[in-house]
Amino acid sequence: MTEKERIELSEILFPNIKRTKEEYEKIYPERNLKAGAMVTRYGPSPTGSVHLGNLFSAFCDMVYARQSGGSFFLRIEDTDQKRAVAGGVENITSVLKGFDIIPTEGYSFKGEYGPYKQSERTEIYQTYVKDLIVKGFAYPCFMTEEEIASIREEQEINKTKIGIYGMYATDRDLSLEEVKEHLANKEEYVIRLKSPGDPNKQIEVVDCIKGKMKFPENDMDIVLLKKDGTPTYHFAHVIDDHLMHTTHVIRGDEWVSSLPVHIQLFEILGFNIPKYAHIAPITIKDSETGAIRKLSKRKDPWAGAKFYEEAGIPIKALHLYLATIANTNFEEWYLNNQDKTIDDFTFSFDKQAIGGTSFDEAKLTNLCKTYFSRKSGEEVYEETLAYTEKFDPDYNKLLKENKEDMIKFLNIEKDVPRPRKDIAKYSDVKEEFSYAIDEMFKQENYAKYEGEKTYDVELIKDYIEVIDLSTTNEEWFNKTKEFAVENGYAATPKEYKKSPDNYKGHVGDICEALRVMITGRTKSPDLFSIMKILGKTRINERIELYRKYSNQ
RNA sequence: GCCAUGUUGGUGAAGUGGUUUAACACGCUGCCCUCUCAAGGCAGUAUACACGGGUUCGAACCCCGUACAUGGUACCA
Repeated sequence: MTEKERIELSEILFPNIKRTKEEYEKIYPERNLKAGAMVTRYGPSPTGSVHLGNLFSAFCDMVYARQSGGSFFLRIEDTDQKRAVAGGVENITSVLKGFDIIPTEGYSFKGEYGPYKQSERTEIYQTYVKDLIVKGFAYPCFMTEEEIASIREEQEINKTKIGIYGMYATDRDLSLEEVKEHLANKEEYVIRLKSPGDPNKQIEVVDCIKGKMKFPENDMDIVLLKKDGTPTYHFAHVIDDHLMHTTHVIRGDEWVSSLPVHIQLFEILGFNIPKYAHIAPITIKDSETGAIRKLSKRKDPWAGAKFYEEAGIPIKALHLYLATIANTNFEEWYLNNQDKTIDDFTFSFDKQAIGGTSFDEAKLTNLCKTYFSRKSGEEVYEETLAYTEKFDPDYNKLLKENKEDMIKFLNIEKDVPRPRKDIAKYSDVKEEFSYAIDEMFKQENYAKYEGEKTYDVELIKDYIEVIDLSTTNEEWFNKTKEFAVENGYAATPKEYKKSPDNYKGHVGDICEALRVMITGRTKSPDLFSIMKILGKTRINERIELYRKYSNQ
């Protein structure tokens, strides 16, 4: 076809496209950002379900844009109506907000480079395709599904590359008259790329994360516009990321094999090629088969975004985990910088894992504990309050009624370099501090006590008589030792071990008895701190409770 | 089939030619501290660089091959 014929063809195919690509270039001008600022984007399809992997990807988009003073936008990639789920888009934005991964612009946010929904950009894509037809880089293809299937079969038998390219792309050299005939027959068609690539040549791509990669040049006449006139992912990606001036395309590495196509498209269109950063998927070792596979929502509860909120895993702790898999040096940094938060850390692509990252539940739990241990009692209280508001209203009510006490309990042993790590999620608070609220304690009683010993109520009553709750921990413990000795107990476990026959037990036994009576359990944070908070009246009430429980 | 990428101890991983007799973290074990637990300190644990060639004075690091894994190979993203 001559250029003149191609122009005619473009008008026949796209009579309604009046704008030129130059006009669009003006509508989407260069961003006015400082040097080094990264523009990233998260482009979910509107199925609505959000996977940990999606969250991870969006998290990366956010931190890189934020730390460089750039922009991170949300673009809905809904070019395939079959994938649309009612309410899906709303769910995506609400999950993102819930996880505190907030785009700076994009769909349902502000922004100058919209529309940020691909289904609303059809005209733009068609404008560029029209231009490509004029230039001879695109053509209408009338092949039927059956024809393509039989080519595939043939290719499988010949063990060659599968697809529409070279000699298999029979419609790429149709004359204008032939095209008109097809059109006159009302045949359906797609617009394909007329690939100029030579598969015997190699291209080298430098990925920000994976480094150098070599591929054969693309020679596939991939589909640009589907028969309904909407673009394929490949084409939409190239047009949108050019117009929206994305500097860094951060996406899952299922896209690396499409890289030759995307690079080629950018070149044909005369666009600057953005930098690519392909992140490895989050995998897991299957507990049954031992095989490494992608996280699956069906098998792995933590694969779905909803899980974290319901389980009471703090968003910020999840961020910590995402950061440790994003940059391999983050974990050590965080451990060595007690007073710093994620915002103080500088992420870099070359510290990002190349291979698949495995999900490590134990590590997540540990990170959560570390997170909680660095929070003050007040903070833990407020956050737990917010969590229970939604997921445990009964407990929420109790927390509100016992605010002062709760905070005191949550602050026990906080004033040390490395505080206790006994809470991993909000729902643990209820369990770990079951003794903190009188109402709960009276109800549960000693249900949680698993030992078989029965402790001497009278002994402990006498003990409480002599204890002064206004003293220091040290004085208290000395007094406890004194009391132990007076009553035939050894002052230290060591002494007791030396000659167990000389004693009824040791100080620890007295503490244990008291601990069980006032907390209902054999393990707890610092006993004296608990006693101080409870005060003698409540301690005595609980001892009486125990008396009933143990039939004394 | 074809194309691409990956493979370091129980787990997550550092490390891109020479103080690597291979970090660190999690886990686990023991001891210490100690009223219990947590935390902390100390010690230990695992015979860890997929396999086979090559380049080099020297390779976990570079090259080739094999195996395995993952992804792509759609008018899905």
